[in-house]
Amino acid sequence: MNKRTSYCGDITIQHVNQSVVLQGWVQRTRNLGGLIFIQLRDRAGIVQVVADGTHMSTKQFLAAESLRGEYVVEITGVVRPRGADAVNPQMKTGEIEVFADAVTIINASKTPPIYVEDGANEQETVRLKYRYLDLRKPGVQDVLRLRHHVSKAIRDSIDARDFIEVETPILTKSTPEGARDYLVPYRQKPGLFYALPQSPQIYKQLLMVAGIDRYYQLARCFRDEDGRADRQAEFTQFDMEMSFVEPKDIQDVIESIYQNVFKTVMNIDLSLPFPRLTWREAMERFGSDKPDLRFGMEIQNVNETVKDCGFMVFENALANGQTICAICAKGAGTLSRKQLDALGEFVKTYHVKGLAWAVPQEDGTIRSSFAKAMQGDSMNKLLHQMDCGAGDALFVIADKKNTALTAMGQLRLKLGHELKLIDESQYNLLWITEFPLVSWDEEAQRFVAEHHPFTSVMDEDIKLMETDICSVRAKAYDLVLNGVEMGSGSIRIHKSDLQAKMFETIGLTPEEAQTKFGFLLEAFQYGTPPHGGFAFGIDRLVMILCGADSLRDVLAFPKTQGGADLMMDTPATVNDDQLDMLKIRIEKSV
RNA sequence: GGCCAAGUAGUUCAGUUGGUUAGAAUGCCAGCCUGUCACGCUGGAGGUCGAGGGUUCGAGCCCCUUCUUGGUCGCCA
Repeated sequence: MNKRTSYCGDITIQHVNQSVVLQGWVQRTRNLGGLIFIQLRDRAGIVQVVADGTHMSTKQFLAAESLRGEYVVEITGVVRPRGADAVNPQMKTGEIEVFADAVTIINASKTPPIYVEDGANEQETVRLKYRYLDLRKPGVQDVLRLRHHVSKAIRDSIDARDFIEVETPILTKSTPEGARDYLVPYRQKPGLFYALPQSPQIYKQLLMVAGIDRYYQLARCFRDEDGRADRQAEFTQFDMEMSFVEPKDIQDVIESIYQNVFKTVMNIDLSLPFPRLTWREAMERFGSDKPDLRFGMEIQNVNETVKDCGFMVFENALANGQTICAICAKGAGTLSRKQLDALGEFVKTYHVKGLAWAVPQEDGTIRSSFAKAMQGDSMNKLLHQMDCGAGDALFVIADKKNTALTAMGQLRLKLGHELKLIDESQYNLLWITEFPLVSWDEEAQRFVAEHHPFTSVMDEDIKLMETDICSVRAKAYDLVLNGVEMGSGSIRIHKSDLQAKMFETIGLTPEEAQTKFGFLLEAFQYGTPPHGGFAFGIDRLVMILCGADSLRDVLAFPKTQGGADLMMDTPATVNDDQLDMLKIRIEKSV
């Protein structure tokens, strides 16, 4: 039986005169000679232990003197109140201390390479190499605890709606669309491979064929792509699927989950339903399919306003069927020429040719990169349309429609951050609906599914499938929180002929479709119910709820941008024997 | 794969125009200290300046290559 009676951080003034046994880590010691203060830490917090040389045996006191940071110790003692002038109001346990009768070293520690303390400022590489020490920091443990509460709130609300959790395989089949797969060689027949799932998509659809009706899973997913602050190679999704439903049914379930998570974890009441924006409207007003609506600065189309303005950049763009769009940044008129030029460089990273800007002055003149070229009152008409006055800045981009809108959307976000227009205390949730079914992939020279190739088509657009595939809208919807894509879902195709047609549209030959997805096409011939579902990233949700800037902060054992685990030092080489068994030979790089 | 930034004691950083023995804080080690709470005081140890090459009388600093980490574009159905 464990002798421990209490967690350090739980001891209060109520426990005075009680005998306690504590087991924890030494946070810090202050040795005053005959008196030693020991800050003892466990998962609940820190408490001050006092070792008094006149109260203990020499051996016990020598043990106390030898304590160093991160030693594991057991303290037997009595809780007592601190003197009035010795109370530490900074500490949760600052009103009391534990007067030690005995100090036992359970395990020593090397000098730790990082400070086990919130606010310590080590480089992330050091933190990740010694992640097990980093995880001792109270703030880091708080994140793991919050994450646990999020998972539990999700499970509680989905369970209340009679969903059942079904685990699907991690060793599965490589899929031709989408992200790069992680491959796993198959020992019994060298040359064959499993793939790790990018999502349980096909399994959950087959569970609908199987009549499970309501499925969910907290599913680990894998994508072999370069990392980002908000993208890890390995991540966790809440994944669900329902039969005999319309998009609204699925969205209702997701909204109620979010409502429960925000209420139980953050004590925030979300009002339902979340607003909805079509994909087209989101792109045209915010230049993004995941708009951040915590601030305005909406994009406007100015094609009509500048059509005969005399500025050849605009006129040529219009003649080539391109779009001219603008935003007005209120209060950005103080930007210097250098800063404005830097914004021009910024938008160029999004593949537009340049950025036109105009800053109306108090005296009626205009500081601008293009005003001189604008004839007549075209500049004034433009400023008037954009409601851009003295102290504001106008930005205009002319390019291919989606390119221009995307670049402008990125500029809007950047200005929103720099002008501090974003209320960080707000949680803004919305649905983006009516995504395009496919888009043209220039590099691959074929259509690719915008969502995934199992997504069904909006009923009124089915007739366009043969004539105008680019205009076909899917029964697909994304959930967006504060400008971050939380997840996406759709109503799926449930008829084998339409699914085959979809595979054909994205350039799979019937033979390829048969090899890759024959089992699915066959399954759809055995009475498949209409069905649909949704999946959202738990990591991203937790990241936003705890205000973290990176997914690495909300994973117990995160990987680097390149997918490495710095603690385990992996990816790593394997034995020749292992390779021989798999008939894999490594080409020596020249 | 492209672009940008960073890499100097255990840790966080400074290091001027290329110039003598690379510094500070903290941590660590030793000594003193009974009310500290970032305890204090005294002393000490601690460096492959990410790695390799080059320029130079001389390189932490300049040049080239490379590795690692981060940000970003591509990529991420």
